[in-house]
Amino acid sequence: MYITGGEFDPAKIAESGQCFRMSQEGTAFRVRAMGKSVTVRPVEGGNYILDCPPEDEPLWRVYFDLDTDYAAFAPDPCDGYLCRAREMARGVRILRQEPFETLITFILSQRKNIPAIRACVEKLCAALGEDGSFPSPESIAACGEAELRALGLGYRAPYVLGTARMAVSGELDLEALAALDDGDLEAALRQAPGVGVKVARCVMLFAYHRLDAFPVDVWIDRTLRLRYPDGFPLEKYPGCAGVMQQYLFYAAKRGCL
DNA sequence: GGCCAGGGCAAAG
DNA sequence: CTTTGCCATGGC
Repeated sequence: MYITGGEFDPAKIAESGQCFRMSQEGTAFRVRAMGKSVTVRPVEGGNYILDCPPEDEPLWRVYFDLDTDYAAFAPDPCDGYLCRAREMARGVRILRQEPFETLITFILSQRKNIPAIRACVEKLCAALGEDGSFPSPESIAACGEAELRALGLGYRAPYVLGTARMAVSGELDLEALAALDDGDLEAALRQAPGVGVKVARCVMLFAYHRLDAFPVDVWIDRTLRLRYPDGFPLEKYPGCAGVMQQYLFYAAKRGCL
């Protein structure tokens, strides 16, 4: 499958901090998700080819959100900083990741940097996943807390365990949550242990594709205090505030505060 | 060794 | 409603 570059840049997506299982292999990138794998390799003219079985193409098209026009997500021209951040982050898209993986991953992301999250997720997959894929709710729920602590989860172990058990019991029906509006979805996710406002909004944005969700982590908080002391103008970006958040996050991580 | 990392939680003000 | 201390672990 051929993908036009510009508004699609796998290198930027890989370092955007929304996914943690996208690895660079030479000039190409490999993504594992949905129990499958795909390779994205650059071709002439800044464009890309997705290497996968033809029957999987629709799946990856959805995963990379390729049918959404990101050029339409334009910042207010008067906001010079946001415009610069957007140019810097051009090519980042909001992925449609699996809810369970996203939920667990962002629970264990708390007080970790991105390389540490990657390492932790890989460890979890190697220990509990089938054939290197992300572990099922059942395989995590079957663990003891000590077993998860041994994987380096630290104090997050009981959170991950409790959340997996809620998913298995049906107390937290991640499929059914897709029908809820943003407010109810956030509240439902927060019923899980280790899930506060920030993690809930990351899951809303990166799994349920709620583009209005605006997670505030330490980097965004820094940006807001420095650049938006009166608060970020969410009202200017109905339906895409989360995309702007991702641009701000990318710029901040690149040292552009 | 000190500091920080895509925070959550319970207790206290 | 907002603040505070604590929670494990690893990298720099």
